[in-house]
Amino acid sequence: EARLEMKSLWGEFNDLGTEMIVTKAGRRMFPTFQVKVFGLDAESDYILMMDFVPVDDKRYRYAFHTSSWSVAGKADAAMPPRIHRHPDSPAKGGHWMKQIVSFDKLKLTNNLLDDNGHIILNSMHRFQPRFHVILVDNSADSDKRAEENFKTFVFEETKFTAVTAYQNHRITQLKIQSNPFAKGFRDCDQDECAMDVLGSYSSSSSTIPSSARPRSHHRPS
Amino acid sequence: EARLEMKSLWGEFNDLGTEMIVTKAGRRMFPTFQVKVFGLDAESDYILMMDFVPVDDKRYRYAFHTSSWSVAGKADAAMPPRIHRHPDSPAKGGHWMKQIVSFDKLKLTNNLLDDNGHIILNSMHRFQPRFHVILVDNSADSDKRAEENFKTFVFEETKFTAVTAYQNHRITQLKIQSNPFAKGFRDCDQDECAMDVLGSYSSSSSTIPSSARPRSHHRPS
DNA sequence: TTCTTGTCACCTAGGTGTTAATAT
DNA sequence: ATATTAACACCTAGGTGACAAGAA
Repeated sequence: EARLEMKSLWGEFNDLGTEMIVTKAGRRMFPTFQVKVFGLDAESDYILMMDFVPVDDKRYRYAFHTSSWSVAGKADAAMPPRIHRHPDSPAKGGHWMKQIVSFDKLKLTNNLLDDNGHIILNSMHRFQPRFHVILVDNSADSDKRAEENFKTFVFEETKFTAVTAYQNHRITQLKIQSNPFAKGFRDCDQDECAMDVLGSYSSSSSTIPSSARPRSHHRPS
Repeated sequence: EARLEMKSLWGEFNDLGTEMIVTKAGRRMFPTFQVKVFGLDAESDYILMMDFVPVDDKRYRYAFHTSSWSVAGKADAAMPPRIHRHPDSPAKGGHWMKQIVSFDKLKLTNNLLDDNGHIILNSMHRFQPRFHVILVDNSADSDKRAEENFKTFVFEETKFTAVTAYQNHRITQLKIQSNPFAKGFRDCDQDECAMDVLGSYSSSSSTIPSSARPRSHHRPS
């Protein structure tokens, strides 16, 4: 009834230990959480939303010399829980099913006082995104069906560690290789410039040959 | 119950004879059609939409030597009529009233075969934008109230001539001065660079002094 | 002639990781 | 030491009128 998009990309990140940046102003997730939904009633209204639950009660630390995460103690005080409602909500089942549902407006922050409605997360803690589909039921006895009208989907491969700066260098490289907005940091020395991981997430059609494009601030010589 | 935003800017354009570009791919309007709505029921659903009706049955021509429009004959065959539904529709009255409703996604085209849902208009013809507010009424006898549930607003100062290229140079200059996206064509020779007409439509905060900014392709020497 | 089309430099708007400085 | 912040160059994505070439 809900299928995660970009599943193989999520899998690549998850194998390395996904990290998501949190900033004061709010940072989007990459990969973006996107799903295809099925089996809704085309004519009924649904609200689609996401939230994030702690994977455990621990705080983590990254050891650069061993390139690995380890437990650094008990979790810090939980952040005020927030829910991200997909901006199209409420909308008919037909609307949700006719195309991929993308949560690309969702942003993560570490700012306790955030008033932009972003998701607040503790840095150096692990989280599991959850996806909820709620049927809007205005009938008198709707409370009787509260259970069946509320469905939650969890995709294990989307769990991640919130960070203020990337820890695992291989995560950084995979982000650079697969996120179109990080194209400026790519190594394009080999011919034809490295394509996006797994084919084409960006519809890039740069006319400029990679050899002609100068690079400056990255890759210290 | 509906107030046109940027009324004075619309007035300036209208005094000169507003022109709107139509292209094959679709072109936004400038000024953007924006309204503030009042008096809706906060809890009811409404659909907001726009359409465009011919001002008359004439085709026009612009005489550059006299800087004036004249009738060039009877109107060409009418374009297939289209309606632009505001993308937030349907939404509660509370949603529509809490902020300015902006039709900035609306695009005008002269392509008869357009399949992007854009508004199709005949170039060199005059049009009057209309704004409609429809109450979503699911009751059994809703047809009895069809009249009162459907309200149309017309703002005379938003009428315009569709063109494929600007005719009146003063329209071009006013567009350049007031549209943030045309900033590259502004004359900024006098000190502090000309501000946007009527104050601040763009929240521009260019740090670069105008004198240091080169201009190349426009203003042939 | 008159009107339309496609390409272009120049913008707005905002999403990237980097880096140096700062905080804890 | 470790973690966070803010400024920055470099991107994507797309909205401007100018201009030259083409069409009617």
